[in-house]
Amino acid sequence: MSTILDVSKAAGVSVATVSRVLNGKGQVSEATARRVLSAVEALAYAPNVSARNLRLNESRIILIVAPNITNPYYTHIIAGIGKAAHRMGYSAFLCTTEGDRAQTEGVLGMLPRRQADGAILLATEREAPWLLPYAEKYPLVACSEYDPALGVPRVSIDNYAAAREAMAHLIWLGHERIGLVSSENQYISTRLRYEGYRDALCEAALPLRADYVRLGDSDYSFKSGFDSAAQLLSLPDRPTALLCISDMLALGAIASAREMGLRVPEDVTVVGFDDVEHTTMFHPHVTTVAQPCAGIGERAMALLEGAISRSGPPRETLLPHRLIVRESSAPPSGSPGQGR
Amino acid sequence: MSTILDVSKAAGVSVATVSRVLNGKGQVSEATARRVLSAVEALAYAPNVSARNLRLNESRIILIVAPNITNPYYTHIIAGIGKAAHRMGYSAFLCTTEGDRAQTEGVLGMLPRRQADGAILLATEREAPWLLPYAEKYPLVACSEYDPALGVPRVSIDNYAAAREAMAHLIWLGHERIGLVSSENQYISTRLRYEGYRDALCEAALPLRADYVRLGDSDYSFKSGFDSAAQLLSLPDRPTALLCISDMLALGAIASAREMGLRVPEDVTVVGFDDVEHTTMFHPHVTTVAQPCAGIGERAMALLEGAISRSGPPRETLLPHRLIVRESSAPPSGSPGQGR
DNA sequence: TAGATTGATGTAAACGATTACTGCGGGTTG
DNA sequence: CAACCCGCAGTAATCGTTTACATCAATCTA
Repeated sequence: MSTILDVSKAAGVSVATVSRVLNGKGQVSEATARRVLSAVEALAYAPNVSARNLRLNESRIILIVAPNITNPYYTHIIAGIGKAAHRMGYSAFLCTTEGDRAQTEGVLGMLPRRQADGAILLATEREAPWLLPYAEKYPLVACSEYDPALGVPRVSIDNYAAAREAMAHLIWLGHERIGLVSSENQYISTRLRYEGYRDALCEAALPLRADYVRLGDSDYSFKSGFDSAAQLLSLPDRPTALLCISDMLALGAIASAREMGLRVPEDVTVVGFDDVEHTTMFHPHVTTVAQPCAGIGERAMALLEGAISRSGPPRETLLPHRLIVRESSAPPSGSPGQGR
Repeated sequence: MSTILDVSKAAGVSVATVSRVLNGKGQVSEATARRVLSAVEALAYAPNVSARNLRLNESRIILIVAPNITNPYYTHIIAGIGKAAHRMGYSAFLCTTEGDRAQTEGVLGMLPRRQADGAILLATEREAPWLLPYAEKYPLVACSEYDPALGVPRVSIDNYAAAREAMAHLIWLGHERIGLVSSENQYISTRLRYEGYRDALCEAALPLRADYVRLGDSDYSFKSGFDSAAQLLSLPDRPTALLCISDMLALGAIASAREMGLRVPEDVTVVGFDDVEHTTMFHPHVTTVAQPCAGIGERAMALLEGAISRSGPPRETLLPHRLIVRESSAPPSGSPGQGR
């Protein structure tokens, strides 16, 4: 393994000159630069990153802290972050935590050890005061979910508006008994979507019924959606539409309805959130609120870069969502229907 | 940010002693150790990893080089690697390459720069001579796919035997016209599964028909399975069964059959590979060859650890697969049927 | 009691890069 | 012609660890 000293000897110059050539800083004559470059080539020299990092006190690595990578929603955001990071000369270190605090802290330990310059948190809970010490000392960005009290830059869609929009669609179709397939997790999006659901009902003068709201497992699993829908659809006056706060839940809900002999959308309308690929794999294709995942990821990285180098004031960014009407939503049966 | 020197001063000892306490090497009296530890606590000291890496000439980081993280097959292997890596005191750096050679080389560049100690390659092509220089210089392990000429440790299932087993199932059910939904990629598993398909047909005295074999896109996309199946199922004497070399392809094939008005398994049997979650999300649940993904990942990490520290001879490991018969396979219609 | 052993600790030299200084020729300027 | 500037390149300090070696006191051995 050759070092910068080997290169300098081979090129007949000092290490300073080699460094200058390689980093394009300072003045170096063209002839010298050529000699250095060919020595680098000949020795297959690659700079030792540890040494550089030690000297510069940076790592050019950013952390992506995600609960898992099985939900395609996360993977798309991660892809967006990775792309932007690469463009900015950073490497992205992906860590999965299973939503576990200890694991998250383990990962964030890379920050004080100067193993990473900053972190993007993909799913922090609505109240996570234990993150405060990190938020105060290191560049952090919250992606999709956040704790408002943390005061870190964040990027997400307008979850309240998105939920209201999805509800507007259902109400416009003529649905009056609308169930909410949610989760017992502590994400702020869950809360905001609930509020959107509640306020939309209220504004349409429809009752908010506690038995129409189900909180499944804390992750957005297919099974959770399946079970919640099973419960809701076996109510005596079952909902004619289900608003699911994630596509995975919606898919589970559809499977569940099927299992109960109900047709989607003829007997039950199902609407999801996120627009992951699976929504169009099987019929009925799922009506859903699309999130610009890649864009969210890229923006998060941009915010982090800002926090690392300029450390301006934390900024909140809202990206646009979009309701995509597909096959799983229709007017309730027996209604005149307002078409689709 | 405090350093080991700060700690040593606070504890009234030398840096050597602090280091010894922290690494548990050498002799240190209990009393001194306590003083050091409380100083560490008080200063919230965390060792600078760059400095340590520079000194020790290692990074305790391993690379996971995967084409993408959207296929759950990969994510499960990755999870297995991550788990084992953590247990061994390594961090796993996940990189996606989209199967692109330039991107892969970009990632592997972390090896000469001493940014990583070794790499696990998740999907190398059957012939990848350009990897040889890396294989010669750095600890590499091939996972699932490999180039036999590279001479690196590898772990996978016995793809040939697995394909034959799936075929045996189909033939036993009574199928005589069996199509292969494959991919034009250059993975060795694709080749081996094809050979298993071919030899099984041959042994059962069934013809090997070129028009029954379709190579879709180089990735295992849903769409690719959809299109391939559409082609196969519109042949005049269409296959009664489709062997798909990935579950995603199988799901696409099932969707495609449905679209054509064919019932699965009554009109067409479909068998997949991998056993990803999606196989049981919708009916018919997919008959598939399960791979021990997490186990493959863990074993890969174990092999890599061996290559990094002991550098013994490269070893090949085969892990057991298992055929899981579900709803998507049945005897061909019009056959007496041998049950399931 | 001299010499050897052992335990506990300190000193200082690496590891490989970056970069603030410094030095040196040669051209410009008043 | 002296003073200055500028382009180019070298010297050496520095980043924070680890660890071989040195030191020294206390204990043991013959």
